[in-house]
Amino acid sequence: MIPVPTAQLHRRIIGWFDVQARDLPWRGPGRTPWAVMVSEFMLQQTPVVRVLPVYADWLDRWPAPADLAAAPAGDALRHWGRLGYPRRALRLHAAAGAIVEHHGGRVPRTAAELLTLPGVGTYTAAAVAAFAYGKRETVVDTNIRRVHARLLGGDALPAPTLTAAEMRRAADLLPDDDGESVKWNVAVMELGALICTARAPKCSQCPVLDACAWVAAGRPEPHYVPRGQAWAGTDRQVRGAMMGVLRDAVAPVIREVLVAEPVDLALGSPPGTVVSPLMKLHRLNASREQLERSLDGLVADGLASETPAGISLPS
DNA sequence: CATCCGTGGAA
DNA sequence: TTTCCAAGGAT
Repeated sequence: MIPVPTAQLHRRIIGWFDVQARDLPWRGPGRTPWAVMVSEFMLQQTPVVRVLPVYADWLDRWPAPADLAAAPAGDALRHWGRLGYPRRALRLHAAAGAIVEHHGGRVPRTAAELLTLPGVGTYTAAAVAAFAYGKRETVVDTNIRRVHARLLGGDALPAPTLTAAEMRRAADLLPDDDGESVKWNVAVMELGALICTARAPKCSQCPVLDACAWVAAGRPEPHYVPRGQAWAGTDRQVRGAMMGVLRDAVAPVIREVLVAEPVDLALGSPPGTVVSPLMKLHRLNASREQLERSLDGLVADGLASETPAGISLPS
């Protein structure tokens, strides 16, 4: 492997980005800080292609923080659609309220201020400060972590959780110039998203292939086995199914309808039997206990609201 | 610090 | 068909 100075890594990866970057709406010249912030919330753990249509609808509907803040939380959840992790919609709605309340309706400019907003952690705070305001921030997401782990660490994948050493390394790599640092952050992120992918990386198209420590080491296997995210039978699956019912409901849903244990339709149901809509939609095989627990969780998290009339999205 | 929190396309 | 995992955050 040929040792490559950091300045040359900057030039080569930014040069690659200038040619190969995707044309994404939140990168356009007309973007507002709010538009950047909305995109960052939606992109948390969610692929770009699924975000695009919801993003366009949201910005059209709520072009400024005050617009979203003036809407009911339930509308935010409803228009979040099937993006997943609906609590993000709730937090973005709450963040809009805080921006109106404490920041004059404008998205804060500093990472420290951004960090105080609900749903904004170290990554999102740095990303908004950098991409919306051009600030020099250490942006570290899963793509950047993977590129650094391979290019500099010689590992197939980064550690399961973000370490202080990784943050230090990322900070050391950051170009001194503000404008260059922003380009570097987004360029490394894009390289991780398009070339240095988790599975089947496209190394032949990599602008820094000859400088990659992982390739030089013969592409060793990961040190650990990523434990898969369980899904079938989990509360998350049940909560998701319930949210799907509530999003589409035109009136409050009676609790009993949501927590009724599924009935095997193939056996035929006695007259008057309550058939859970969850069973119809998802073939869930959940106990009444799990259904109750999941519904109570949704209410506790503010994703659903219960009145004598039934369960609905919050107002 | 490990776990929980949705969803669906691709391998 | 199952498995993997995608611009994280909160607890």
